[in-house]
Parts: sequence; structure tokens; C-alpha cells
Amino acid sequence: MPELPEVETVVRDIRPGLVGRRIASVTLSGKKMRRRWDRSWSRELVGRQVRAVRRRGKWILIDLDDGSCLVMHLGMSGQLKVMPAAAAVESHTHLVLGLKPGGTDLRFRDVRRFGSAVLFRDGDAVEQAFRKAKLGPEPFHLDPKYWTGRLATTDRCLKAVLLDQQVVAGVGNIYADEALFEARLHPGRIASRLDATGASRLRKAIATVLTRAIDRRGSTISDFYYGSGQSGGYQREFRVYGRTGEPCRRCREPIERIRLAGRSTHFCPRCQPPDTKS
DNA sequence: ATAGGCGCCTGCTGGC
DNA sequence: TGCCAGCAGGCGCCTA
Repeated sequence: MPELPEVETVVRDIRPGLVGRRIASVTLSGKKMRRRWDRSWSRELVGRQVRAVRRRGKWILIDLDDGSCLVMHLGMSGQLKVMPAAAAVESHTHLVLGLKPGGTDLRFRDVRRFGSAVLFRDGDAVEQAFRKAKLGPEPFHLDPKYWTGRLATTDRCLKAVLLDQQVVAGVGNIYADEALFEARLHPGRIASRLDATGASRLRKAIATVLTRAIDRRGSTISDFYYGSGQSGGYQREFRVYGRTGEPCRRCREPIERIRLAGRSTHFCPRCQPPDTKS
């Protein structure tokens, strides 16, 4: 489910309930997540105080007072929320951090279990892991030279490039489609054949769409919620995602759906024409 | 090195 | 009603 705007919303929602609190207990469901939970992490976490809660791409970083850092990813269906410890534990809850003072829990729920939680010794280890994965820059204030350089050197289609976390961190299937519509670029166009104007439009469109989505607390589809439990509202402003056959909000042409980079891809065939050159 | 495909999981929807 | 295929917002590993 979650792309950058949803992850940013989660971080903002859980931050006030976490910073300054101490971890009093760690409870696992025992079900295997994408990454296996090391039992020693539970011992190391107890007694730690939360210093900060941050986001990097789609990753959530919880900094602790001994310098260690709990790094989490919501995968496709992850939810992370702070709630009263007395509240009933929902199914598919795989990690619960009991917090004090306050008698609250940080609960990680993930139906499909594509998410993960890993404890790193220190910030350097986190940075090293991101470097090793070649995680790309944040999408806001992308360096224009970097951006045109990355586009010019790949023959993949624009949709595939936007989904590549090594090129830019945080964009997923929904916001890739929305950004391409905003830039009026066909998702199947080859990145290296894009001219400077198109590249610039796309760079700005990514920031525009993500900023707008964060303002709306992200998108909520099929009653999915996260953070404090409130839903997002950006799904009401989708221009193309999930609107197959519906009229384009700009030109009334029916939105089309194709498959690109293994993902369903939505676009307006009139507003987003394919490459005309060759 | 690069690009594409598959597997990991569960739940929901639509067609028969 | 039941069954089954296909679909879902991500990532990492494997192969050619």
C-alpha cells in the first residue's frame, strides 16, 4: 500500500506518541516477515528511549538513545500505529513495542508480510545499508543535472525508471502514474529519448504530486488506514490511477490501462502521447 | 552492467 | 453458493 506520502503520514502520526517514550516490552507474532527478526533485538530494545522518528524514501527510521536504529518498511500492506495497550490486538499484528510512560503500544500490522523490521547498531550501519542498496535521492529538490543524467543513460521506459528506488526514492505505482500524467508524458516512452523540457517537467511533476498527496495525508484504498488510524484523501484526486475507462479530467478521453514494468499502468492516450520521434 | 521476470504472502473481486 | 483466476500501493534475487 504505502508510497512516500503514506509513509510520511505514518511518520508524522506516530512521532508524537514515540519521541521521549521508553520501550518496556517487545512482542512478536512469530510469523516470518520479509526479514527474520533476530531474538537479540528484543533484549536490546527493552529499556531504550526513542530519540527521533524519520523517513527515508519508503523506509521508517526510529532512532534510539543508544545510537541504534529500528528500520521498518511497510511493504504492500503494512500499518504502524500507536494505540492504548489495552486495545484488542488485531489479526496480523507481528510486532508490538510496549511504551512507557503512557501505557501505549507501537503496533506493526502487515497482512501480506512483505514488510520488515530490522535493528541496526548505529546510524552509520543504516547509511551503509542504504548505500549498499544504492537507494536514490529524495524526490524533492532533485538535482536537475543528476536527473537528466539518470534519464539519459537508460533505455528503460519512464514508468520503470520512476519505480526504480535507486533513481529516486519513494515513488511507487500510484504516484508514478500520477506524476507522468502531471508531466503529460506517456509512461512507455524511453527515458534516454526524452528531451530536456520533458525531463524537467517530469522532475517537477514528481515533487508536485507527492507534495499534494502529503497535504491530503496520502491515499487510502479499500479502507486501508495507518498511523493514528485516520484515512488519507488523495485517492479522490487521482487523475489516472484506477480510472480505467473513465473520462480524462482534462480532455474527457477515456483513461487506458496497460502493463509496464510488470505493473498496471494508467494514462490518458490524448494528454500523454507516445514518442513522436522515430 | 542492465533489464526483465518471478517469488514472497493474504484477501478481495468478478466470472462461471 | 462455491470455486478459481486474477488482482493488489514493494522489494530482492535470479537469469539472460
